[in-house]
Parts: sequence; structure tokens; C-alpha cells
Amino acid sequence: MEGDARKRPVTIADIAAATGVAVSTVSRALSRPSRVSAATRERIQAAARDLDYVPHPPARALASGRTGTVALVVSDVTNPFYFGMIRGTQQQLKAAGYAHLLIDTEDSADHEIAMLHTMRRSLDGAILGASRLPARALVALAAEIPLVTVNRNVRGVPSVVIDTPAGIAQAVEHLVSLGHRSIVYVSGPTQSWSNQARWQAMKAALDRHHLPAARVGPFPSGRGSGVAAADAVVNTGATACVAFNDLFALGMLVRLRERGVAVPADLSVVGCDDIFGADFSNPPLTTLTAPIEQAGRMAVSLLVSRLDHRAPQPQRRAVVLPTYLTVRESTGPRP
Amino acid sequence: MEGDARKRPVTIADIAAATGVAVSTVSRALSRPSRVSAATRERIQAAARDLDYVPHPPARALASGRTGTVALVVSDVTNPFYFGMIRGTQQQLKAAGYAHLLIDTEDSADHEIAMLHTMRRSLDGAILGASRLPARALVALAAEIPLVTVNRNVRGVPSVVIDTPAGIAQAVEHLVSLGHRSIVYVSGPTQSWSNQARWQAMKAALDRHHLPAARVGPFPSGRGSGVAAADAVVNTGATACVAFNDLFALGMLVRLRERGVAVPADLSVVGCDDIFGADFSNPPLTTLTAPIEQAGRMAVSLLVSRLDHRAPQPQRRAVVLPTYLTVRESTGPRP
DNA sequence: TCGGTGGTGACAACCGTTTGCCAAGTGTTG
DNA sequence: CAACACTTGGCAAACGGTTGTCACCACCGA
Repeated sequence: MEGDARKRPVTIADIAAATGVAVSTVSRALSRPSRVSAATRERIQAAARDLDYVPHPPARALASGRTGTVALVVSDVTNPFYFGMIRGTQQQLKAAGYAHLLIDTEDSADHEIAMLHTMRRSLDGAILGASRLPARALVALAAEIPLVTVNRNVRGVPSVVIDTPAGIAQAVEHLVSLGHRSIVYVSGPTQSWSNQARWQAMKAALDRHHLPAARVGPFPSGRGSGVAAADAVVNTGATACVAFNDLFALGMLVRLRERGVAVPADLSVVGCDDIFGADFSNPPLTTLTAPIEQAGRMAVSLLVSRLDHRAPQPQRRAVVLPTYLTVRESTGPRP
Repeated sequence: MEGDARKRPVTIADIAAATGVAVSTVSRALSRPSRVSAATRERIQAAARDLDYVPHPPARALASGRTGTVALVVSDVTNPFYFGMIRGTQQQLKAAGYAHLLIDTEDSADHEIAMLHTMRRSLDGAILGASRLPARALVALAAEIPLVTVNRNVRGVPSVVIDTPAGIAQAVEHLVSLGHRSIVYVSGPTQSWSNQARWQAMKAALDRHHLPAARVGPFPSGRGSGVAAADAVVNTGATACVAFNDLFALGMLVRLRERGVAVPADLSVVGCDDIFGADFSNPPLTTLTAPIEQAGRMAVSLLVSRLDHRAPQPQRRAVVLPTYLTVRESTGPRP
């Protein structure tokens, strides 16, 4: 029978009145239950239930400074790479009782700073998925608001990075063992930290085999880049390539098919990340499987543990997650 | 030179002090500029800029009741169908100056109610992507907080629905014209409104051709269901099927390939939604292309226009977006 | 010269919680 | 039995804005 709609919302003052205690007691009974005797606590909680009391987050935030909200900042919600991250952070945040705010920076560092700066007071912290920010800006921002970065390692800012570079080495071994001698890297956006890291790893791995390191690109992020990339790779005459990410690789696959280039008979392709779709593309993509979702969860854990205990105890500042090569059907012996 | 970190944050009181006006004037100069003379306004804005003033959203929310936040509620962030919606709402919300909160109900109606009920005070409104709520619960909730539903039409709650049923008819025509006589529907979760709508449309369309309407399922949402679904369809001996959504269809494709059932030679498959991946699967999927992203944008527009003007002017309560059949390679002549 | 008018800005009362500080009450100990 | 240490709960001051109400001012026409 709670049909008494259109009423002034219930506040802790109402509960206080109903139970005959002070509002402060109600507040404590509700938020720090141990601070109040069992009997009173019960009475208050019962009253709260009866009155259908719902806390008012903004008021709470104003008084306490804690908002119970964490933002996930991505450069482009469109990118399927983030899907896993959204999912992982969502799960873990919910478990920790935080709300999940989604911010899209549209690939702009300025946007990234501005948004975070503006919203800092309404956030308890933020998780930066693949930040485009220069290191010093990142550090400055971290002073304003608790931050955890993903796939971006800057001294002083806690981070979780997926160790794709190590995976790249595996990929190169794989290709070399298939007889490939001419392997090219398909480069992503220059500002991307991951892109740099992957290219470096690639160079190192090829060097170990005394093979030349070549790359095409850079290409802007997005599946559309696949067609340009495919054409460029074909022009190099390489027999295999490693793409900056699966989005590129998937795009290339489509384009190569269009051009009549057989994969893997004419050209082997390996991607990075193992995003949704990599397993049912044509052919299924050999790729570096990244624990993206886990990275999201991890990032939240790092952040939340820092938020919960007022004592900023020393803890792991940077966690590294391994990747492994998932061999499917886009790679094969040298033609 | 704003290196004066670790300071007490700037408030409008500081601006008031700096310019020699009252805080109320500052507040008005910042939020309703026309309410203040040009000269004062300039002075105040300049001071705000100098002091690097950033408004405090919770305080604003507490005083005004408006939070500047809108939630997108999905049953499962994991489902690629929502990716387009997330993208669309994100874009439009940002443009309208709202923050974008993401809520996952984990496919539970109880969760959905509880979350929304709890967060209602920190939200200006919510967009329900494929709500699982019974109609009356939906209406009750809409009384608590401004709502717009997507793909769910309940009297009294503004909505945008994607007209997949009309598309289904097209799909059936397509299949019939290819000679198929035995077409089966692969049913999704029973509580899904869309699923019901699609099945009804399917029945009607088949009826028009005096063909029997059959279905398999229901299957739980998720790509995994594809294997069970594929097996079930094969058992019916049908030569074509329409799947509740692309996720199912994509899953089926994988399973059918595994079993050696050729698509479309042995079995034609059509999906719904045209999610990411439908165009590069093997074979590329014939599907009903739904303007999901546009639906998201539309939903936000509906909501925001209702929020902005205090006068709840009569306006379009339900918008319907058309779909069309995208024929790719998963459908072909009857074997 | 005086009353009227429109516009500007100040006062102060909220909005709903949290929390530091303190007083009263309880039980324990010497 | 008194002194003491803990609990327990109340008071009231924040937190940072918004907004209804009203005083004041200058300018206008009569």
C-alpha cells in the first residue's frame, strides 16, 4: 500500500521524527551501523524500510565529498576494443557499489583533460582506457583526481597494462616458423602508446631473427582503415603482417577478399586484442588474445582499494597482464 | 602559473569576494546570464576564469534538483546490440550537456526496478534499452523518473521502437521468393518484448503465404545459444530460418560450419539488427538492418526535450524507426 | 518636482547529509 | 562507593550552490 505518490520525498529527518532520535543518529545508523547500538539501529532501519526511504546521493556527496561514481574514459565508444573494458569495469564497479559513468573523449587529448577537470568534483576516480595524454598532463591530472590507466604506463600513476609486446614476439616466432621472411607491421595512430610499444616489440623480435623491420601506416583508428592498410601491405610484397589491432585486421580481411588476395595462402594476417568478431571472421583471425575484460576489472580493483582505505598504503602500482597467441586460420605457410 | 595546487577549491563565494558582489549574483551570472547586467556578468566571468572556478555538480544538484545526468539502462552490456545504443546515446547526451551513466540490470527485472528506484534522485532521466519490466511496473517507474523506452511500447511512456516486425515481413518475402517453404523462427528470451513482436510478425507473414509457422527455442540471450539453436533448426528439417537476433545467427553460423551444414546451400539464415560483425562473418549475414544508433540518439532527444522545457508540451510520444533487409550471403535458393 | 516603472543585485532560506565535538549514561574497576 | 573509561546519541555547523523576495536605483513622463 505505498500508493501515497506525489509526496515530498522521505528524508532522514522523517525517520528521525518517526523513531524519536536525532538525524545524526539516523545518518550514522544508516552509514556506519557499528557506531550505534543494535536496538536503535534496528528501529531506525525498520522505520527507513517502512517509509521507503531512499538516500539522496547528491546530498551525500556534498556533505561527504564522496560521490560513489567512477568514470571510464575511452577515446571512442565505437571501438569494440572498449567493449570488453566497459563490461569488465561495469561488473567490478557494480560489485563495489559504485556507479559507472562513461566518458568519450573523441580521440582528443584536450577533450580528455577538459572533461576530467570539469567533472572531477562529481567523480571519486577515473579509469583511463588508452589515454592520449602526454605524460606530464597525466601526472597533473592524477593530482586532481584518483586515476588508474590501462595500457599506458606513466611513473606515478597506477596502471594495468596488457603485455601485448610479449605477445608480439610470439606472433613473430609463429610467422617465422611458418617460413615468412618478409613481415610488415601495420601501424596505428601515432599518439597511441600501445602502437608504439607494439612496433618496438616487433622490431626487436624481427631483429632477433635478423629480419628487416618494415611498417606501413600510420592509419587512423577504425575498421575503415583496413582497406588502405590492406592495399599498402600488398604493395610491400610482404608475405605476412601483424596489425596494430583486430579492427584493422578485420578490415583488411574484407578488403583482401575483395581484391582476390587469399588469406592465408597469399598473405598471413595476425591481429591484436582478440575482440568480438575475431573468431568468426572469414577466415577466423589469428590474434593476440588480450584479457581486456580482466584488465577492466583489475583497474577498478586498483582504484577502489585506493579509494576505500583512507590510508594510502603502498600497493602494486602497475600490474601487467599476459597475452597469448591464438592461432586460427588467417596465418599459414609462406606462399 | 596555476601551480597553487593542494588549495581549497574555488567556490562562487570566492568569486563574489573578488568582484565585490553577492554570491547570488555570481550564481545567476553563471547560470542565467541574462538575469544580470552585461558589465557585472563580464566581471564575474572574468574572475571565474582567473580563479579557475569549476562548478560543483553535487551542490548544484542538491540545490536545484537537476543532476545533469541521464542513465542508459541495458540488460547486458555484453550484448553487441547495445553497442550502437551506447554510442548513439553517448553522442547525443554529450551534445546536450548531460553525463552518461551506464547501468546493467543483468537481465533481471527486479534489478532494473531496484537500481532505478535507488538512483532516481541522482538522475534527471533514464533511457531503457529493451526493458524487461512488466507494463504496470514500467508505468509506475515512469511516475518516479522521466523515462524513454527503446523497443518497448507501453502506453504513457514515450518510446522509440525499431520496426523490426515490418522488416521481418520483408525477410519472409525474400525467403519465399527464393523458394523456401519451411521457415522456422529461432526464438529468444520469452520476456523479451522484441522477441514476441518478431514472432508475431513472422507468423503473420507466413500466414499470408499459407505457410506453417514454426519456431524453436526459446533460447537464452547470448552467442552461446547459437549452437543449441543451430542443432534445433537442423532437426526441424527447415530450409531457412529467421533468428531472433544477430547474436544467435552468428553463433549458429559457427555451429553449422562445424557440423558441415553449408550456408546458404543447405540452410538459409537471416538475422536481426545488423550488429558489428554481421558483415564480415562467414558467410556475411543477411539481416534486418536496424538503425540502433539513431534509436539511441532519438531516445535522448525525446528525453532531453522533455527535461529542458518545464512546460511538458504535448509532443511525439512514440517514434517508430524503419528497418530494411540487407541481403548478404547467408541466404540463397532452396536446396 | 514627484510618483511610477523596469531592471539590477543583495539577503537569506533552503536542498539532504555528514561529522566534529560534547554531554549524558553505562558498566567496570580499585 | 567513587573515579574512570567507554558507549551512545544529540547539537549544530558545514558542504556549495539556487532561488523567491524585496530594496534600491535611475530614468521616465506628467
